[in-house]
Amino acid sequence: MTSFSVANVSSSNQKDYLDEWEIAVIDLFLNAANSFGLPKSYGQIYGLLFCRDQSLSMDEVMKLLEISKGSASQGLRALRQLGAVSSVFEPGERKEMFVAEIRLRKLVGGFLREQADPHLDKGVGRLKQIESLVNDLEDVDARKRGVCRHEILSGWHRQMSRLLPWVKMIVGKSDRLPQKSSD
Amino acid sequence: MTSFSVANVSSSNQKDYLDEWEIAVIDLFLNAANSFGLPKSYGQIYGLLFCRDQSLSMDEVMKLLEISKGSASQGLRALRQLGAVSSVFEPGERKEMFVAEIRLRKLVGGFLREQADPHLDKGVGRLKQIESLVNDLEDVDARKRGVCRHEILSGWHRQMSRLLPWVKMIVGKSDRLPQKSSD
DNA sequence: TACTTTGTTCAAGTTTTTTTGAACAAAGTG
DNA sequence: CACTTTGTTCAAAAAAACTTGAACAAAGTA
Repeated sequence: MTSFSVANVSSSNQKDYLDEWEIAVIDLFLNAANSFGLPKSYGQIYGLLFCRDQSLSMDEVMKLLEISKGSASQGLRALRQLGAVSSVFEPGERKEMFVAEIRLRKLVGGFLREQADPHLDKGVGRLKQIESLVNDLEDVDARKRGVCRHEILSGWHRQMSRLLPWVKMIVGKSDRLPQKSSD
Repeated sequence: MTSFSVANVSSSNQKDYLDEWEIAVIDLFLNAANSFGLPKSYGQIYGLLFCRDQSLSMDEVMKLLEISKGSASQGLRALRQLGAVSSVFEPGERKEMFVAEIRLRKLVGGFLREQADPHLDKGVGRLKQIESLVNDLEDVDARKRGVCRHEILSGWHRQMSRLLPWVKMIVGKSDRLPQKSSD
């Protein structure tokens, strides 16, 4: 033997199986994704990357989680869009490699930006539409009721808008936690 | 005529159709329910009750929204469980009548209590399970990585637990908005 | 008791969402 | 250029979520 102990030159030198605890973590994120209204596979992918110190390729994600190419491709894209994973190009690797973002502040921020903010924006338009429909009402009492409801909804909208910045603040505090185990 | 202007003695004396603005509001809540992970019909039901000054029976909800008995029954039950609607027994009415809770603080509080808190509670168990699996690891480096991940997750859990009370606080502030239009 | 009204349950049907995998595009390599 | 590797797309299949309505239970009435 010319070079000892260097198995698997072809594939990247990573574990090609999941530890039991990793399966548990992946399952945890699977459930979390579900309750945030995201596909299970997004949670699985994030969970896997979260567990690993080293970046993984799409191919490794597919094989470790036993999911299809389509799911892996779409899941990684969406997670990157959310800021939950980022891709890196390892030197001498042709594949795109992925790592999980583990700063809660970033995760929450990305989620709010992609999910909550668009809803609030759409809300503005909807409220305007309701307002104009209400103003078209002939009957005075009916209009009074409509105006009242529109005002309530506008108030809620305002409060929600005020809440989001606070959430980002509060979650951001004391993000100082153990970093990667190696490095 | 012995008594003037008292039509519809049999059914409760309510509008039996939806105004255009009410349809828009119902649609708004339909979409909102969706993005909170609740069935569309829950949003529709809440939206309808939100629009009305007077309490509605399950039967009226079914007819106005053109949804089935099953949906109406389950939706109203779930919304009451969430604290988003409450039932009242109008004097001389055998049916149970429903009204919407319009205080945002109550709505948010109920939602967090029913949806977020249970998740956080389950999280405690999951974290313990992960911790014990990690501690079973033989390899020192592998264990170090597992411990690190468990610590990160515990930190996130703690932060989320701290966040919820703040959300309830912030949303509660200045809930002083127009109440019912009549009364 | 027999009848009516009101409300619940749940298996089956419908709709929506998610996943799959084969075809395709893009880019590196010899 | 021909060939390989890597990644995307999207129509169809599978899975999950939601809704329906008929059967049932509970409670009031005559």
